[in-house]
Amino acid sequence: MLSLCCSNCFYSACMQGMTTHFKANKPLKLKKEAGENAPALSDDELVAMSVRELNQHLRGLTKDDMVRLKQRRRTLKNRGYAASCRIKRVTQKEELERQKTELQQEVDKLACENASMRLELDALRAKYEALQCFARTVTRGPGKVATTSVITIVKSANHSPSSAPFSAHS
Amino acid sequence: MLSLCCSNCFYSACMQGMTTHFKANKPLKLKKEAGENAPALSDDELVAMSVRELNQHLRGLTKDDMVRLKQRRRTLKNRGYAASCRIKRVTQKEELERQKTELQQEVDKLACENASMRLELDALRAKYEALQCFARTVTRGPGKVATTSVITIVKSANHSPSSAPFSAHS
DNA sequence: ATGATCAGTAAGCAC
DNA sequence: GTGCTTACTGATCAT
Repeated sequence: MLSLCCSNCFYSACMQGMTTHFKANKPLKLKKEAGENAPALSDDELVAMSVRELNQHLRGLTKDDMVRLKQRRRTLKNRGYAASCRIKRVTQKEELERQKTELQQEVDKLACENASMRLELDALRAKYEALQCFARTVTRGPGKVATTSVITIVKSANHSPSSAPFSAHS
Repeated sequence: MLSLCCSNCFYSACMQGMTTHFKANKPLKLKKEAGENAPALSDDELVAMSVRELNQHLRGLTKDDMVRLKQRRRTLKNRGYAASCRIKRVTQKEELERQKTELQQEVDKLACENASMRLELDALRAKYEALQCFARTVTRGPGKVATTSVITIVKSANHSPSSAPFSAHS
């Protein structure tokens, strides 16, 4: 896995274990005039350099070498851009998968809620109909039905333990 | 956009508009001995060729040229693999987004169902309580409440047009 | 040998 | 000029 040390430095991460490639990290001999003190800029230095700093390092160089150095800088920058582009791609994919999981959980939660509410609704409907039935009986012929038998009817339609269909007068 | 003509041929799609690159599509002179009829295999031909066919084309060639031709074939193959790898990446991302959209729609649908069921449940609870209240009144003192007033009470708790709270005896 | 994937490269686009 | 993205390449791994 790659890990960025800071926003200006994707490169170091990519450069770790860079033993296979050919051009990179070679000091590029012949870059300076003979006898001059050439610190032989490292990739990290070159890529982190501001344009102004770069120009200072460009002073005593051949036109040709100037072009070469600038191109090396561009290449190093590109290497970093490519790395961050890949990281971004992976991050976005992970984000999509995260959101998918989140949505799936919400679906499950809602479906569960839904099912329990449907049960509750059905139970209540049954209770209601039983009560309705009782009410009709009572209003049609008051006193004809004993209280005990009413309770029996209602209880047969009530499967939930909570809240008795309607309390018999105490 | 890329479109594959068949599973064995990703390449033609990638090769369209290949004007920028350097090595590809060059006939590679010096491949055959002087004077021999060299059809100068195109990339498409070379890459689509079976190993047996390839060996036939390898007959009169230098060891060096054999290696070169095989390497060119390998490179062309790799180009195709890279292309299909990119296509796969895009396809998977689109698939993820599709599934996300699908889940979001399901969430919306369930949430909607949920809300309407909650309303229905509340309405039914109100109706039930009203009826319960009436039933208590009736059972406590039969004949004391007129039928007309009962209907009024119940209707005030019923806001849904479907199914009257309970039908007055016809 | 074949296919897939990764990191690096240059081209090309956008700002 | 800077940054991002894409197609291509060789290296590397798995089959």
